Amino acid sequence: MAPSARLSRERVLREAVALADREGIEAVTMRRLADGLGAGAMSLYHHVPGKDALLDGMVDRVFAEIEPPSPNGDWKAEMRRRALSTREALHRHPWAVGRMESTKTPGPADLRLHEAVLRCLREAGFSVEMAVQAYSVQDAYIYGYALQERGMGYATQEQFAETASQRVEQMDTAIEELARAYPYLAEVVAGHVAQHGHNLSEAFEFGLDVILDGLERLRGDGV
Amino acid sequence: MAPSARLSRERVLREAVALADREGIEAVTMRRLADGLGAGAMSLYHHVPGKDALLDGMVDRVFAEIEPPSPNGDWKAEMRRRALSTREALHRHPWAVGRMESTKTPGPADLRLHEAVLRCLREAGFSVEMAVQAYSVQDAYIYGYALQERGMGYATQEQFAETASQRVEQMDTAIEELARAYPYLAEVVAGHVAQHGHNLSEAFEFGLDVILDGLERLRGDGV
DNA sequence: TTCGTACGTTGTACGTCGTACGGCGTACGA
DNA sequence: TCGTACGCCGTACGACGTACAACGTACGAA
Repeated sequence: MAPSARLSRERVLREAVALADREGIEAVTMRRLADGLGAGAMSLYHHVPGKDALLDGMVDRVFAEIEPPSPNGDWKAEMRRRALSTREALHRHPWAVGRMESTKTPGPADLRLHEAVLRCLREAGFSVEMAVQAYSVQDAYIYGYALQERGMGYATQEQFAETASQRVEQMDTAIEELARAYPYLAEVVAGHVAQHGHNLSEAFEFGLDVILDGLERLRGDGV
Repeated sequence: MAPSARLSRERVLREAVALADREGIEAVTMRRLADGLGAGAMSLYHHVPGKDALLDGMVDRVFAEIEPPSPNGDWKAEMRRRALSTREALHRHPWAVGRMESTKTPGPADLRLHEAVLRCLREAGFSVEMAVQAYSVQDAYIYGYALQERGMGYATQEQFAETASQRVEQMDTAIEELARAYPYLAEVVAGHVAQHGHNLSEAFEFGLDVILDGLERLRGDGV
């Protein structure tokens, strides 16, 4: 609407990311985005080839926010930092979660990060094959965890409990029969989650360390 | 088009899944789906509340294809089977990947599976907290891995290599300077992947075992 | 100063989407 | 036989991505 200066790819992408953060990815519409830039919808096409390329550009800006690991220093600590940094970036930009691992048209920031991670692992003594595996395991976990977090809407799993009860209820099962039909689910829902709310950062680091420790044991092995 | 019998929720969902498998999730349109059923678009609304509910129903059909773990038998073997079964289901229905871990409105098959997994873990000696953690770690990995696989388009990473080169090229960097700018990436791309093509099933099981073994060590511990 | 050219911008328009609404036929209990 | 309820669908509306052609304006050459 208001801030009409000269358009540019930079400005378009920045505004698009901000809009997606504010109102979700489905709010990022060519018309809507152009409005926010004080421009007409078609003007965007002179700075971005189309909607798909716009999304790609947005994703690469998220990649650029991720702290790459340094080749000097303990590989495990570096990988840990990279993982936490990635989670934080995905936390700031949840709309990016399903889009970052699509290897088609990787942006420059994506490439730089890949390079840094591979270098860190190789210099720590992993073979090429093992480095690829180690990278894949970590990323699968990180992005998968982010997927779960996004699905939970950043609340604890209390909402899940609520919805689950409702769901079970409308399956013409009484609410206290939840415990009869799904006793273990009920145990988790009632006992664990509702109380101390399942700290998400801790849970993430727990799984991360399981993986990192597992990889440590395999470093330098045959495989 | 052709097969016009009586419509039903069952038939609608089955056709929707088949259509998504055949031509991708973006082909699943109310009109397109109705055509395939030999019906008009608006007829679907008498068997499904709307597009969102349709997607939810499709996802729960995928959940129903996953083999739940049995409470009898080695927990690790059961979890392993469950994980492989999940990967296979996601492989058959790649469009489901980003949608299955959304805890909003879980379907009956989703609930049954959750129950079975939690039961298996609890009876193997995991505390409630540890069972939740263990579940979370596994699912994050499984879904994250599926995400990566989907992004690769089920080819090997050769395509990535190709696209990466192109990308680097159009960043006004000569093609053989790829190795200069991203030596470790080039090492992977040229050396490892192109040759024996990075067997995806093996890679999945590798990471899975890293996690499962890590969890084994933690079973029954304090935490 | 004038003018040709190139480029950023935009209004309009087309085809597609999800779906609200109201009318249509038909099967079935009274 | 007929009223009613329900499965079905044609039409229409607003929003989407974007092709296209017209418009303004900045700027180097004359």
